[in-house]
Amino acid sequence: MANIRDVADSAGVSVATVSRALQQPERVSPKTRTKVMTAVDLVGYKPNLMAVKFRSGKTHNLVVLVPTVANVFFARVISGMQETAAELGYSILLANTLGNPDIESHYAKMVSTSQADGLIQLRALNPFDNSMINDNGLLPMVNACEVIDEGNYPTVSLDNRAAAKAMTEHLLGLGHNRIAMIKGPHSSPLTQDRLSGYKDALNDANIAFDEDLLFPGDFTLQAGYNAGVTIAQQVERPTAVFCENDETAIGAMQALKQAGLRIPEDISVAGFDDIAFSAFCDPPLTTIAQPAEEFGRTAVSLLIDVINGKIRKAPKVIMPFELIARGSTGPARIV
Amino acid sequence: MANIRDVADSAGVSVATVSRALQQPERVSPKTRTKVMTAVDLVGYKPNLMAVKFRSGKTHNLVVLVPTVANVFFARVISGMQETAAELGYSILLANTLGNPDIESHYAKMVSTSQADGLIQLRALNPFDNSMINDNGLLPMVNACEVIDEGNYPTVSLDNRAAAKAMTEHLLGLGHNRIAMIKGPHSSPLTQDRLSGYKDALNDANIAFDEDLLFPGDFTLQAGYNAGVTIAQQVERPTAVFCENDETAIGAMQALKQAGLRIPEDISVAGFDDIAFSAFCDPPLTTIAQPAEEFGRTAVSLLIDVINGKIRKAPKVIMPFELIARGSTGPARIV
DNA sequence: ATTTAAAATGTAACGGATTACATTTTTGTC
DNA sequence: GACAAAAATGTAATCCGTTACATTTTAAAT
Repeated sequence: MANIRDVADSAGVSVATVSRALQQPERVSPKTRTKVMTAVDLVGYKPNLMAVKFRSGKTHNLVVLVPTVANVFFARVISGMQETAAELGYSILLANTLGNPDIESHYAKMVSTSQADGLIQLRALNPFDNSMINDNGLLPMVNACEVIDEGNYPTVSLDNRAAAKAMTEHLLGLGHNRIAMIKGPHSSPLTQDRLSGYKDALNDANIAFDEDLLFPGDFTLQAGYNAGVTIAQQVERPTAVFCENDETAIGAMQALKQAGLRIPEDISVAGFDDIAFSAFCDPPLTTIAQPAEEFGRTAVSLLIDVINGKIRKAPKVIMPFELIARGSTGPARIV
Repeated sequence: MANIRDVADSAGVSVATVSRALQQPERVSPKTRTKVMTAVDLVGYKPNLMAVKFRSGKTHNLVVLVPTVANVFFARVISGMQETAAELGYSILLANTLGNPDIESHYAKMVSTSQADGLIQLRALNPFDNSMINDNGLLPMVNACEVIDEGNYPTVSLDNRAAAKAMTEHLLGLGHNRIAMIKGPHSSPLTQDRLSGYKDALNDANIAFDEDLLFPGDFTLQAGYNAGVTIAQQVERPTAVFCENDETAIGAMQALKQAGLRIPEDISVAGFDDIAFSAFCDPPLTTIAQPAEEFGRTAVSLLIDVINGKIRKAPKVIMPFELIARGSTGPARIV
């Protein structure tokens, strides 16, 4: 591969002049500029950007830790990240962690080993161990989507508690008073917040919280299906099911329908996220829409501000949500 | 940030010794090794891997061009790529191209500018322009999933023609002889191959190909829905619809059901890809299962072989498919 | 034509780890 | 204890752009 010295030789100028001709064309005479450009073409010069990044100490890479890219919601977030990153001249190093702390830590180390300038977590779990922390004791990091409050890092999140409360109120408003909830994994901060919102709504409506109406899940179709099977068999069957994400809801609907229940006549189902499939299920799913792409865009933009030292106090950005009422929820059946 | 010289000073040895102590511990005396390790901890040394990559000329980065990460099938492929890449010490730079040639070319240039060692395309479109080609005239590249035959690059693909033929035969076997097809975009090689397979099967069954049974699509739910609306209104309505992917099929099913048609009693629907949602729609979708994760794993492993010069002739790997018959296809209705 | 300021260009150091080659130290043998 | 061989360590070049600083050339003003 031709390097800048080959160009300099070919053009009969110094390497400094070549560099200037390429980076700040106004700093060299038009004649020289032409000579250099010709030489660049002649020798087939392509700058070694690895050298540039090494010398500048800026990699313009951002690591994104995502539990699984196979999650449709995360895919939308990542798409938004890509967009803003590309605009601002950054690349995304995508790390599919599968929730595995070893993989997480492996990728997080890319920051401390100068392979990336910063990090975005889509699911904020335990704080990282010291080996990933840099000198100032603070990693250039942004948490998106699922947040731990205590952190000193900028976050982009939804008011999950308020959203869950809104959805629960929607169901209460339809006359439901036995509302099941299919949860996410216990470790997820999301689950805590959404459960709190659910309880808030029940409380406001003077309905006692019933632990037996909670069903385990893990954000997958299969888990939703399994929970749906269980719910269909309940003696005192709930008249509505609030699921922590749309995949869970779609899986649950499948099980409920197979058990012979009509949605929403016999049982209402609500989801969370508004993934594309939700508008195309049968019946279309009532859900909470999140601005997923905007999450990604904001997270990247915040992170780049952090990297450039433009941020003093870690901002906590709360994104808006919207309740989308579709056909999967309806008036409670009068028993 | 502490560098290797700080460690050397702190340990009272030369930088070469520090490097050896870390890279080839058996080459230094146990005493020195201990001294060095202590110094590493003391000064908080983290090797600058950007420097290593710069010097070695190996970035251990792989660029993956994907039209959209929001496509569930691609998400599975990417997941497989991640896995193998991580195992072999490589990172994935994900590029969401949105089919935009400018974005494609921008990311492809990361290889020629030494920011990545190789490239995987998940949708093989036009050949790249010369600016991306390196000295040997051949970019370290692998095509996965959607292939142009003519290329001199290794490819990992499915025998789409055979798979489409198999699905068409499945429908013919159920007594359908008016089988609609919802296609992908015309530019996609996939579309060509799958259409050919469809025609092959019709031909073998002595059924004339009818241009009017082809409906446009673009692999999205919405396009499937739109086509479904059109199909439901046909005077001589087809008794089966073969969709080029599962998203299209799910969208189409929604439209057909809304038009009052029962699936599969009034009309059968088949998809392609076997995404997770397909097992959970109503009715569950008959489709072609592709080993998506394996696609990704194989593509990465091939690419790394190419990078290491372990491949002389570009291999063309054909992955197996499987027809999964579920509830969305059934015997043709006797009219 | 002379002086001065401005523009253009050149020289060389720099970033951080690796490694060929040189040098020193240790080990082993007679 | 002397010497050779092996092991350990050190010195310095290298990868390739960028840029501070030095030098030369050009332009402008008198």
